[in-house]
Amino acid sequence: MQSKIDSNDQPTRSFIETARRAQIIDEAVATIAELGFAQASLARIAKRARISAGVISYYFAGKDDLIAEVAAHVFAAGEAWVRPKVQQATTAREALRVFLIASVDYIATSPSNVLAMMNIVHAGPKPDGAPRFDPAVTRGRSEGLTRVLEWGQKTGEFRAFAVPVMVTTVIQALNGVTPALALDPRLDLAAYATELADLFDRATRKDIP
Amino acid sequence: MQSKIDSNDQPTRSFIETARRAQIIDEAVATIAELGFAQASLARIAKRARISAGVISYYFAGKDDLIAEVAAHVFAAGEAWVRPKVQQATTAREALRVFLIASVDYIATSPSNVLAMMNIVHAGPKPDGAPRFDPAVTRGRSEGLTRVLEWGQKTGEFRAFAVPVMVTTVIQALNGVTPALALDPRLDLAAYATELADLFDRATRKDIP
Amino acid sequence: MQSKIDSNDQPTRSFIETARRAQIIDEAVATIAELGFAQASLARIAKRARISAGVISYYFAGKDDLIAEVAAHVFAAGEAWVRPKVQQATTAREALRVFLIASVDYIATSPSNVLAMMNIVHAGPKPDGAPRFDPAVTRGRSEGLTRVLEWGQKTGEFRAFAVPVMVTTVIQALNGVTPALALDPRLDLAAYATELADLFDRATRKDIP
Amino acid sequence: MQSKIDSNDQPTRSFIETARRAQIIDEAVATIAELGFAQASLARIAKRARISAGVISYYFAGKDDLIAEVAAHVFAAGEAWVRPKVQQATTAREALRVFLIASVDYIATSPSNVLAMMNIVHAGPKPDGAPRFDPAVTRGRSEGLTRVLEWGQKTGEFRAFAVPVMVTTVIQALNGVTPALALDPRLDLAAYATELADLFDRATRKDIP
DNA sequence: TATGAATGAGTATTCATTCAT
DNA sequence: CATGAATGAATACTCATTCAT
Repeated sequence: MQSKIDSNDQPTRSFIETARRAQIIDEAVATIAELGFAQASLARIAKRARISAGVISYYFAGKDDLIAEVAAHVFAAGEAWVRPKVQQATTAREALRVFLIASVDYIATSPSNVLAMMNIVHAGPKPDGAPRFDPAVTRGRSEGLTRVLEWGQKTGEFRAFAVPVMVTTVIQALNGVTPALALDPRLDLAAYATELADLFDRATRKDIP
Repeated sequence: MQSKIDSNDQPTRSFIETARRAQIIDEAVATIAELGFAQASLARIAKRARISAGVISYYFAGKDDLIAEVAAHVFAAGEAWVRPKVQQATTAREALRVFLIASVDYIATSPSNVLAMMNIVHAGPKPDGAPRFDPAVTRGRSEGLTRVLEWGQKTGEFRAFAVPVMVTTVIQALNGVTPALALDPRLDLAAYATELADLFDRATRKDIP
Repeated sequence: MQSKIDSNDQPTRSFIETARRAQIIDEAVATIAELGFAQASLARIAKRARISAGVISYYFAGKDDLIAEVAAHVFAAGEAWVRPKVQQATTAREALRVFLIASVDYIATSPSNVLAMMNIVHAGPKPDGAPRFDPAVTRGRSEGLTRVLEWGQKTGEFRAFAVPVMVTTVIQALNGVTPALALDPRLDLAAYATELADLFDRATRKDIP
Repeated sequence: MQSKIDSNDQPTRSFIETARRAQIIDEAVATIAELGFAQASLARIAKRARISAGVISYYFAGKDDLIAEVAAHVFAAGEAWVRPKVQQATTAREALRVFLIASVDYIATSPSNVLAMMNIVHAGPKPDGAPRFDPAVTRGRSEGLTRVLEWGQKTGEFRAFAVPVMVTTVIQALNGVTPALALDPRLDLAAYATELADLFDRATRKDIP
């Protein structure tokens, strides 16, 4: 048989297979972050990984599959970083602040992950119109943020804004950090984070009488 | 003659040449908006325009030139829509609100333009690292917004936030509208606009004592 | 009708037509000499002549026709320069010397003509295998030289070498001047000419007893 | 992997890689010799070799690289044929004669090699003005011949001609053989060679008192 | 006469993918 | 398991030529 894939739905993966896939995903992330999505051909990823390009086709059903897995990986890493911190918050206001600061912190910690993630998202759908990755992997973040905002509205901490608009705006605000950092690598991300936290604190909270 | 281009700097353009260029730019905008930047090959743009692919090479120095012109075109159209409205504002607070509402209004009016614009921006630099379009064409918007924000801080309408962060966040908020609209084409953009206006009004204004 | 050509064999040319053809041939010569044959597209020739490319197709049956005419023109110019000088010689030995010196002199006088000529010759046959120009235009030179050499052998001035080999070698020697000049533009052509004259004088003449 | 090339300077080539490169170079030589340089597109070379055009891009960095290698190959083959024979000569006069006869002999042996070589040389520089191959590969022949001529002048075998002119003329004389052979395939090359040898023997040697 | 618009074939090159080894 | 050879489609671009104006 030529390939591990396309035969079964429950991929009982061997140790070496798991390791290889992880390695390839890491190199793909690095390549996409460094050169951009369009320049990240399988050949280029393989060269960086010092393996043959055939190996990627061996462990992944194709480029689309690899990209989908990369997307899932980087989104999961982001959530794993942010979510537990947010869940410790005791008020919605604090949760929103923690969400913003932890998110910016993640950018500072894993800029390649975030850059690759954004490059994939911005690359748009596949030539045939299908999405590059399961939309569920991005939905987690929106839904978590939605819950926080609705929570604050219910407790009266937040005013009666339209939640979806606020969600989009917050996420977009975070999406703006990476390009800003690329433009000026000496950007003070901690300060940036508190600015964003203040901004959205004011934007969401109920007016003080 | 083989090509209109690369010979002289004073492009004395005939009527038909101007029309053709405009047509090609329009078709390029539509193609990029519809299929995404990566799928917008010259062949595809030409097919949509029902012309031979050579025609594009005839009127533009190359694909890079075409894309740069497309970018300049869509940015200029956006500025032409928004700027005069903003300039009529008599207070910074009003100017910021007008900026947001007019910008969303432009998206509602010319969604293809905006989508193409974003697709080009998100496509990242060219393989050789050079930008796809003169960065000056995007700077206009940022600088106009910067002036509004600094104006409001000087008059005391706005609090002492970090202007660059606010600029980035406002623009990113607007950049978030188009994908949201793509996700749900029945989105009420007018309501979206006032939500954004309220959001950034609260985020910027000085606290009432 | 679209074109002057392909209708009759006796081209009764108007004054303006003659002038246009001459102009285009001159510009073609200059372009080929300057950029090389492969780079001398009709577009490039037309641009240099500040005319539309269509004009060339109007006055010539096609690129092949233009090139053939260019070849005929430059060869004729060379012969017109050299032949009368050679014909005044009273001995074969003198004729050979004059042939060489006049030929080098022609290179010094009209380097573009010679360069274009050589570029066309070296470009090889057309894609379909047909020659780029009527071989008769080059034959003139060989035959003239052949007559000189046979004359000298008959008079006893020259030894009994194989005439065709000597013809080829003399012409090749002259063909070598232009590249040498291109390599070192300060080359002393007069000295070069007398060197060649001496060389072939010794190579041809009958041994002194 | 996409390509063998552009990654490392130490080309540790596998057996099959070496073979393929040699095959492609051979086919390129044949194509250039048969159809001329301008007609020798990668597609045509590939078709003759009965391989996909992509294979050439796989083994060579590009067409320029292939052509440069072809040039290096054919020049090296020529030198390998001629040089050892010349080095056995004990007098300059004999060396010159051997050089000429061996060179013509090489043409008789590998006419395709020589034809391809000349076609490449005559194709002129690349469109951007850069040479098609490392000039060092042709310099060898000139320098070898120069040494022979200077040697003969020092020993008194040769008269005081201008060495560079003689070098150019000798090489051009040899360059004239291939077209002459093309014109008349039944040409007696052995006779041609001795004619040339006699010619340049007389042209170079010191006068007998 | 002359222009310039337009075409369609041809160029080199890159790419994801397959498959024998 | 992994390699590297090979394919064929797709890319942007150039060219000679045609033709309506």
